[in-house]
Amino acid sequence: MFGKGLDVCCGSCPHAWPNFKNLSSDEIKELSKHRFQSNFSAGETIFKAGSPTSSAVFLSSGIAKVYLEGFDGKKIILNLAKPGYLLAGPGNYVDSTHHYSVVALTDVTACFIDMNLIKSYVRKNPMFAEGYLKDISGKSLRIFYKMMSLVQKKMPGRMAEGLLSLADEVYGADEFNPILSRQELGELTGMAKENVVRIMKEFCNEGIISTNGSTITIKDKDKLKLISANG
Amino acid sequence: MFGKGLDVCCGSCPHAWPNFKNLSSDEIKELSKHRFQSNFSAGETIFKAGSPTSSAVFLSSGIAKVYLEGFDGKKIILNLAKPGYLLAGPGNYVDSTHHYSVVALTDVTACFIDMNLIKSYVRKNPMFAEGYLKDISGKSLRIFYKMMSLVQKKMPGRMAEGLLSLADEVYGADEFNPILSRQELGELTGMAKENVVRIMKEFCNEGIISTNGSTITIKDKDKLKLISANG
DNA sequence: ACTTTGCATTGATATTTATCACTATATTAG
DNA sequence: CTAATATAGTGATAAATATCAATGCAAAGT
Repeated sequence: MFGKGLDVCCGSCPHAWPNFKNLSSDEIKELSKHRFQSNFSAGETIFKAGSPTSSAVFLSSGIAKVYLEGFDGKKIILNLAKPGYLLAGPGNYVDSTHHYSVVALTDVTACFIDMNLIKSYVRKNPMFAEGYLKDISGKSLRIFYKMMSLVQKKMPGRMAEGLLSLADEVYGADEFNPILSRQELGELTGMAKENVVRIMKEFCNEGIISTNGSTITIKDKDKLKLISANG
Repeated sequence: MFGKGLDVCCGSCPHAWPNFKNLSSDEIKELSKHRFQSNFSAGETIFKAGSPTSSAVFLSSGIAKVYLEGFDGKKIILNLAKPGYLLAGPGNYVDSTHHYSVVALTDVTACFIDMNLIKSYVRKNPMFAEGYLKDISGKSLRIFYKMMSLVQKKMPGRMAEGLLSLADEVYGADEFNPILSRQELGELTGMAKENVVRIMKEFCNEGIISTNGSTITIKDKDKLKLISANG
């Protein structure tokens, strides 16, 4: 299913961007009219770094990975996006291009909203502008801490932190299927895939986690937190 | 010299934050009235991560280093701030605390402007809000690229990039005194101070740069760019 | 002048991490 | 079912980087 509008109102969408609460009902109606919707299969690209930020994108279902394209094709996964997460990035107010790429990890339904409309609300509606500022500020802060972690922690610390963030922030459970391959877990934690395997095995041997097929279970969260904190 | 106001108007300050151009003359007057000014000697802390973002800070003269406080007291220098650079950070719209620290590298004169005033203009003046969004977006993007560089490039690439950014973005000249110690150059480029020394020596031997006392001269910028680009 | 202190520099060494080569195990396409 | 392809896993090795232990050097204080 894809196409325009589908007579659904963004104001009643349970997965809407929280900042849409700051829009008037007229603005919401206008927004809903200009909404496009499209489906992506797991593995498909939703948008690529370098493409124009013509639309703000939100997932209404599914999970996607948000990553920077580095040198030699190496990637850094910044975040896993769930419904409610604004996919547009800081390039929107700098050079109107995306600076990260987004790829569906599961099957995904995505809403596309004309960026000019968003920008016009920023100009007309100060609370909406403030909400946008809060959104981008929060994401900036996350990047600060991600950078500190990647630069200063050693591999076991980064791996522990990655597993904790998957459990607490993404899946909300201590037993989860990360969907990410070992390669992608490496892109999330800044290490080669072989080292992901080795460190996870070590964590298993020490009884900190266990794995069953593709499912990871955190057995000793306190220890994992300790490893994450000690770098 | 320190204290309130001093009858100087932020509207005519050549070092004012560019976004102040979006304020009305009344707003500028009000801003100027609520301005505090204070001097810092080289090495003095202007504010620390964790402190409340009660004021937006701008330098009217001098240079300061902006850095993250990492683990084990290790630091990451994000930027060198010159006049015109908003020192407030993304914490302002998240938890009202600073997430980076700022220390004067030279003697500095700093202006403190009540953050509630800034926030009130964001709510009242959409163009000012948009300017704020642009500011924080640009800084976010810089962090993206800084992170990629620190995570994916090897030491010579990071060192080359650091020297180029000092020359082009901070000092605007190929011969400059970085003011930063070797330790601090390491915090800027993500390496131990000993490795800063070794790589700079290597660059000297290859005729890419030369050093005279604390002055660094870039001799072969193209080669430096190549090293930076190749990681 | 003489100590003290901090930074710069150097070489040796240890640690961390990536890479390579390969096997095993799935998973998918025909 | 079987070949083909992708991912997971393993061990050995090489490369990158940090750490340690000295030494020199220069500014600042007494």
